[in-house]
Amino acid sequence: MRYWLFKSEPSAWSWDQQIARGEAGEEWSGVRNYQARNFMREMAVGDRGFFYHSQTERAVVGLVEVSAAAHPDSTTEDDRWDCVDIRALKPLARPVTLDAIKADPALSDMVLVKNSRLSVQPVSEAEWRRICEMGQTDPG
DNA sequence: GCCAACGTTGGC
DNA sequence: GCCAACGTTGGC
Repeated sequence: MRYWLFKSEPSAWSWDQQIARGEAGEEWSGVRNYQARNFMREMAVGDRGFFYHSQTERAVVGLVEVSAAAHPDSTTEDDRWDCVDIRALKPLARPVTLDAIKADPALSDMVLVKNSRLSVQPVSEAEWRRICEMGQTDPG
């Protein structure tokens, strides 16, 4: 199993909206960046991910699971763009803020820190465990 | 709201 | 194939 991080502006698509989709999950559509798309193509059903709120909140707020492998993005006719589906697993007991992540030496290599603009990114198993721990949440 | 960082586009 | 111009993202 691999681990990922999905970034969203809460004003565009929030964790609450993601939860509301329930087991059915939702297309992670709208990504128009090759690096992010390529990561989604590497994902397998059952992979885990963090749901991160950018902009106003800047915190990891929940855990998600990949519920469908990469397929054409339904929001465009352009066949270059694929996306996966994800479903919410559970919120973090405590959101882990970007400030907290930056302050932790164990997380200094995170893509979130090094390339803040990448909207879909890989997370190492160590990073996964550490952030779940900081969020006082069972890593699953 | 600003601006730095980055990715993409298009002219040459 | 290079690079300047431009658009977008996201932290601050």
